[in-house]
Amino acid sequence: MSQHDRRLEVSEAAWQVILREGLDHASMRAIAQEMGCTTGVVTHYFRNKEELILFALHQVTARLHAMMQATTENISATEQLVAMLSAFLPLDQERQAILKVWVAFLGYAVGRDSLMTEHQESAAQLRELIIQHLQALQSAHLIRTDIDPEVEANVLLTLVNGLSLDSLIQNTRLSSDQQVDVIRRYVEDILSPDQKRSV
Amino acid sequence: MSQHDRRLEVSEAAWQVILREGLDHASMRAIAQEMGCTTGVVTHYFRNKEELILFALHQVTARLHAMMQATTENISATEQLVAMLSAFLPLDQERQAILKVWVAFLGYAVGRDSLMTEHQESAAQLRELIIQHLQALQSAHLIRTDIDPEVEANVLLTLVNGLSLDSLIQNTRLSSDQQVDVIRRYVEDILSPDQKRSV
DNA sequence: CAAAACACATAACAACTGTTGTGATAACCT
DNA sequence: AGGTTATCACAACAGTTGTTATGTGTTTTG
Repeated sequence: MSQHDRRLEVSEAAWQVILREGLDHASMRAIAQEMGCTTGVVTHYFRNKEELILFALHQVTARLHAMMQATTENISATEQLVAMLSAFLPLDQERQAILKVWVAFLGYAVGRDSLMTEHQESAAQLRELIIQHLQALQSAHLIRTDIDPEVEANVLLTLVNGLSLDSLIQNTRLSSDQQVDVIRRYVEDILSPDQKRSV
Repeated sequence: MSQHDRRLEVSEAAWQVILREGLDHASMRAIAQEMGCTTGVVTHYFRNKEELILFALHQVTARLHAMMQATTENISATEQLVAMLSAFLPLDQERQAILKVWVAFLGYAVGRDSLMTEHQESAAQLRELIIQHLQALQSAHLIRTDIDPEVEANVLLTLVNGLSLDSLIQNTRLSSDQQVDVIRRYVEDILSPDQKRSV
């Protein structure tokens, strides 16, 4: 097993502890115990805790990234966009875990400017993916050409952010289908008229 | 000074530490030092740290509550709703502080079911305020009568949640006016046609 | 096959945590 | 005025934290 894979295992263990007991209980010892090892493993693969935290945080971005780019074959432009944006919605257990860990790290970043900057850069990176996809769809005349991809990407991200947060802090949650429907409805608005009729 | 006021002072100090150094650095000693006192004060007014944390969290709800019910005299139904919802947007320094502390607590609640329940109950409480206001406006025929206040309250909350989060994690923030405009535009959609023309 | 690098376990460290108890001073009440 | 309570300061506690050093097998390498 490569060194990078082992770091992933440590990061994964950290995630589990965070999900089960909270970020502040994710100590070196707790993480090691989660792996069935001692702290020697953790300290061997990470210089210090800050590096571990940063790595675990980057895994959030990485998994969102992977989730967004999961092969979406032979579906309409609408559904491509919906699928991309659905990466952020807590539709299954994996995405719920990502969301919770992300929220934990975001709360942890309050009062820590450098960590908050990491969040911002991560968000900007994922946002760029959506913008590029929108531009591609626009070039292919699959969506309306009179919209600003950057503006629409912001609106769409605001939507998924709001929906995700609601799933955490609202008792009366929207079902998975309802969440996707909200996104789909908005996405259909920015489709080109031709494409819209064919869907 | 009453006992409750003194507890508010401790809570306020806790907020300051959280904003400056993060929630996990908000120890008893740090909070006491922020007040210019020793831990004797903190332990005197709070049984333990859990009670202090819970109190400080409830202050978030209380201040949002107060912000929402701030007297909005002689303005249209649209602006009343916009004003209420603007309580959640980080439009000024106070609301930015509330948002940050809230996010810190939300992240802290990950892995702590009881605390997460507190968040949910708090959110439900504030949501009820909006629903009631929507119903009142509906009874007065100031907004469309063919909408479901509960559904619209959810959508509006999703919107403000998304906008608030974006202000934290996006480099390219929307200006205060832009944020309010987003809300206003949606609120105008649910106005009664008569009211809409007069605005 | 020897030497070096790796992958851990273990233990010790100083710093920090929440909590508790004691005591001193001030306010308040009868 | 005298007793009681409220309001803190201070110190000590046991537990936990990240970090570091050391030791010990196990690979890998030359």
